[in-house]
Amino acid sequence: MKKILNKNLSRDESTRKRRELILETAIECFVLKGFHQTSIRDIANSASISLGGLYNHFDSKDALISEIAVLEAVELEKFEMILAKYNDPLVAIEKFSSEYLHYIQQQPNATLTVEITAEAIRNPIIAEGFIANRKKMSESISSVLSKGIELKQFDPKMNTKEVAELIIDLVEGLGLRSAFLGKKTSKVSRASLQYMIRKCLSI
Amino acid sequence: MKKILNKNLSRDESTRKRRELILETAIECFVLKGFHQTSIRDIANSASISLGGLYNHFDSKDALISEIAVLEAVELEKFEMILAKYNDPLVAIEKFSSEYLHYIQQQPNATLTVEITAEAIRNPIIAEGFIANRKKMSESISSVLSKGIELKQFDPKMNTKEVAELIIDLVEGLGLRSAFLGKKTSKVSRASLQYMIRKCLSI
DNA sequence: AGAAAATGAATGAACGTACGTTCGTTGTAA
DNA sequence: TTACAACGAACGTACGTTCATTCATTTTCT
Repeated sequence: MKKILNKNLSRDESTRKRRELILETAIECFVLKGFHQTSIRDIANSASISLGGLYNHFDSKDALISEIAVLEAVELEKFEMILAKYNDPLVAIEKFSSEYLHYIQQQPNATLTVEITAEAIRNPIIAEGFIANRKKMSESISSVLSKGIELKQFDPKMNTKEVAELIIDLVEGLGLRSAFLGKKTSKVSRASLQYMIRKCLSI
Repeated sequence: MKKILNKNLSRDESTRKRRELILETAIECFVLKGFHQTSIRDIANSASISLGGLYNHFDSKDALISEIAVLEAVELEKFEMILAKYNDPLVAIEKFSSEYLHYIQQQPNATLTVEITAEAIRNPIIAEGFIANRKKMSESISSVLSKGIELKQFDPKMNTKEVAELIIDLVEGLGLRSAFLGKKTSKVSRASLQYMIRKCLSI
């Protein structure tokens, strides 16, 4: 017989909520100031929790950073779904690239991506998740490209693995660039991206 | 234990040399540990100069970082030269991309690029140089593309400005990626890059 | 059921360290 | 004599983390 006679939430639930709040707040701080310019005190204050209290939820600052990096990597999994959702290879590639572009061009996502990339250079744990996810994404694209070749829609001379990576580079490059300049991508930019992708895939 | 300075050098010269040594050492430290994880003491020790002595050459840590960012931006100017050196537009683009790739795939350059990018998000002075240089580079490429179109070698339907940016994205993406994985770019990767560029330019 | 015990989240003072920067001094080239 | 690079101790601050303590909730025992 479980009594939930507290203010709506059980202890477990409220702890989980608290933890999540800290994570979200930490992301905000990190986007605003960067990993190493953000102090634990910054996060604790922003999340309205005490300094010591934060350590009940996370072992260390590094643990917090790592968890956020993993969280961000998980975010990217949804773009693989998109690739599988469309039967036509060209449509799949174009949907993927426009969706991924939309994601990465948003300033918080772009900032966090750069921040995590810089961190991954020195932190193997972060690098691991980073590389693994990138690999999954490029493999998904690669298999769509192979399918397109089989269907005689794409140029059979391409190396699907390499071209898959290069397509990701294109989208990320455009997205990060426009986030960096503080603008959304223009219609012209998006059209040029699609032009370039379509052109290099075509027979 | 006093440092014996080179007696063949005038004071001005030896001061200039000293300053340069600090800059080079600082770059090494920053590549190794990152801007914000590197302390002034790290740099001073590595450069074998005292803490106070370093401040005779640089006003602050930020000034040091800024100067290095500018130095790195200047490095990129040589790639514009390459574009002007070749009459054939396609050759120019391909030479540029292979040279720039060779540069950016080297681990120190790649690391510093990412580090500076992350810094530029919050430091307007760094962002300024970063953006200005990128603009110059893409304008150089763009004009080569225009020339190629005039000569009926390239597809006139492309937006030269946008495609120029995307070409840089491709090269940087591949270069950073392989530096990040700790390998040099493979022949296959480089071939795919050239394949992709040539294909999307062709009529 | 209620009393007692255990659990663990919240707190902020405290600790030790490391940081960027300043400063008075010293030695040497101009 | 002057000017200035080199020096390292010293300063004030800020950091990540620990700790004893408090208190509300949950579990165990009667």
